[in-house]
Amino acid sequence: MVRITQQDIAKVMGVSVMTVSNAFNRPDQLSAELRERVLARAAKMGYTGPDALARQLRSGRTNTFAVAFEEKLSYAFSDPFSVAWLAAFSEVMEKHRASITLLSVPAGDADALGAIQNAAVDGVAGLCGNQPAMERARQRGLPTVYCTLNRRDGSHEPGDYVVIDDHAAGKELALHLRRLGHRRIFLLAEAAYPTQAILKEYRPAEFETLVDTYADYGFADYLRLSGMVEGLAGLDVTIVPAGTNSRRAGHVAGTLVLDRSDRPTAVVAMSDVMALGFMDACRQRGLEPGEDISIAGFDGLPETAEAGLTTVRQPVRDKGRIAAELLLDPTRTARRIILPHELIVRRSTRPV
Amino acid sequence: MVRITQQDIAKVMGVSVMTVSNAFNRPDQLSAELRERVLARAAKMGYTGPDALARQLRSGRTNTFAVAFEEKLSYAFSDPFSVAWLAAFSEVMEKHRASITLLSVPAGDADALGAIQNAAVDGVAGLCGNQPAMERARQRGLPTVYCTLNRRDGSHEPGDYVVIDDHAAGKELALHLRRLGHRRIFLLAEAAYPTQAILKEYRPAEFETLVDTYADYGFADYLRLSGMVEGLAGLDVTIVPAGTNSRRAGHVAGTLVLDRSDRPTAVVAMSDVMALGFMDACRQRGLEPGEDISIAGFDGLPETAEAGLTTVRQPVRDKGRIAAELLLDPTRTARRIILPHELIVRRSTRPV
DNA sequence: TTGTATGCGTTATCAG
DNA sequence: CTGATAACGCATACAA
Repeated sequence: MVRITQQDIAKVMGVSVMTVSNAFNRPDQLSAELRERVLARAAKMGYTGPDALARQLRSGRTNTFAVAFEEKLSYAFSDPFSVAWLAAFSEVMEKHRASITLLSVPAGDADALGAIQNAAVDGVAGLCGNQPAMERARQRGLPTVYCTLNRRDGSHEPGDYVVIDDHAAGKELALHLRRLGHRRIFLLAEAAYPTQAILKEYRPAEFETLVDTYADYGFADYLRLSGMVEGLAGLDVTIVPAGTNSRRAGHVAGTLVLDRSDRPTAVVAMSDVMALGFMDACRQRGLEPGEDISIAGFDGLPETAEAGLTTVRQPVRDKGRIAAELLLDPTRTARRIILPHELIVRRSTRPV
Repeated sequence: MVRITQQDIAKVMGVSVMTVSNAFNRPDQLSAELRERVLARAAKMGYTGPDALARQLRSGRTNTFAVAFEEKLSYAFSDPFSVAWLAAFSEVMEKHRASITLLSVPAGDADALGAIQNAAVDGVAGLCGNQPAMERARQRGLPTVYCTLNRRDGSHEPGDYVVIDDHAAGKELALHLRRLGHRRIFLLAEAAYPTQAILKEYRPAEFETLVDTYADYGFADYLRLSGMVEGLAGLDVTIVPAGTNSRRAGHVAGTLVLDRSDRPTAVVAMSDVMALGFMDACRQRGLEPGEDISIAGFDGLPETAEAGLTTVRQPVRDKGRIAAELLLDPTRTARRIILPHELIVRRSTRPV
């Protein structure tokens, strides 16, 4: 298949390349009659329109925005939080006739930086907190929007963001459990990095040290965790990286936590899906969440309502929508946005 | 922010642009020592790597593949069939380090053709059957893969495809109902086009005429429908475009179908989600699917099992996987693939 | 209203 | 191993 260009059409018609280009892009720059003739001739020659790649290089814009995930791409379609965020994000993009490309950017994967470098996009929204990847995008000069922050010092990543106050939210949840009288508590963390030890138990003090190991990428859900640790200060707290963020990971964590003699009275997962998986594990053992052990999650997914799971609701769809708006409108003023969250107490957490 | 180019680096270092380019792309083309120096200098100057757009224009490849949807993009994340397909598709793409961009290509939308024309991709997989859009991609010289065919004459669209034999599948389902003794049957079709009348009732004869109206785009699920009509020949058949493919559309169709005096004894939806929505409507009226009215769906989603819904299973994940493989390997031989399907009879369909 | 010259940033080719 | 030259296909700025 041979490639037809505007040059070819121009040559055949005896007009300049510019006239052909204008026929496609700026109807007002040439007579309607000539335009018609050019278009007709182009069609006859099998020319469907300006080449996307050339046009992009020339104009410097792609009209496409990337969404960066830390996990496998298939995760993007299966995790309820991710799906809700994407739906809101894509609605805005669609309204602006922009398209979206999905980028998998595993933490600790050098090739992932290549993917960011080679992405032909006008901006990147980070559904993950992969620092080096987002930073690379920024260095390329692309607008970036974080949807989660996870730096231990609370220092702001460069670039825009739309988040909730995860530290405060974590602390609220912690205080709720403290008030209920819980004194021995497990926290299920996400383990997002290949090198991360899974189902190993850490004390808050050791944990702070561990976090340093992942300082480059940011430790997933660090702010939530640190908020909880702060709220639970003085109590018997254990932190367990449970695996990737999934129902299955929560279920597996159940085997570690539930079958021991010194079982905690309360467990908090850093996400609802993990918490739901943990509840599955409970029921499998004939334990009733709320009755025999208290459980809380994080995110506020719709399915937590019927499960009776205590959780912190965050405005997922707003996050997605605003992230898109920030990328599309570089002039918008407020570019570091903290959305409200809400502690929702349900029957899965009860007094000891 | 000023843009650093390979030229700048070359000039500063007193080497040629080619040497800089080679330092990034072809380590074997220059001494390790020089390469190191170039890379170091580039980094110091804030150059992160070759510009994606320029590289794409030059090489003619983007390493990105498009998935075209007929519905709103948010649909892609909410419809179970679409999600399963995407998960399989993206797994393959990810393995090849390719990324995917999502394209919304509503039928009858002229701008949609612009979206296809401007997409910087190496190929297009059509999760929809939007003819003009896919045809445009093909004219651009892009590899295309259909995942559904919907031409009335059964003529093959140009381009590759990976499908099931929808006509045969529809007919099998029809014969199943016929054997059960059903004589008055409603078929719930998807209405994918904005201009399409919804909840209007058609007889098979009129329907064939209606289909012509949408001949350009192809009528959604036409083959399934025609297979059913064929299998139900001579019986009292009514076809109802019920709206976009969703649970809600099925539910709404329930109001039309269930509250009438001459209620059909069986209803078939062109997708499981519509069938499930229709079942919701039944229960709302105290009608028991299978007991008071027979219902069947199409696709074989996992959730049909617990719902006890009779359906035709199609290998969703295989479709997604193979579509990706076809796009990635243009030399692959068998490019028109028909996968097996399977009629699954459950308790939602019973003898009259 | 139409045309000309030029460059977007990179990489293939081929010569040194 | 290194470098000069020429595209890739289009659109901006400006001239006619």
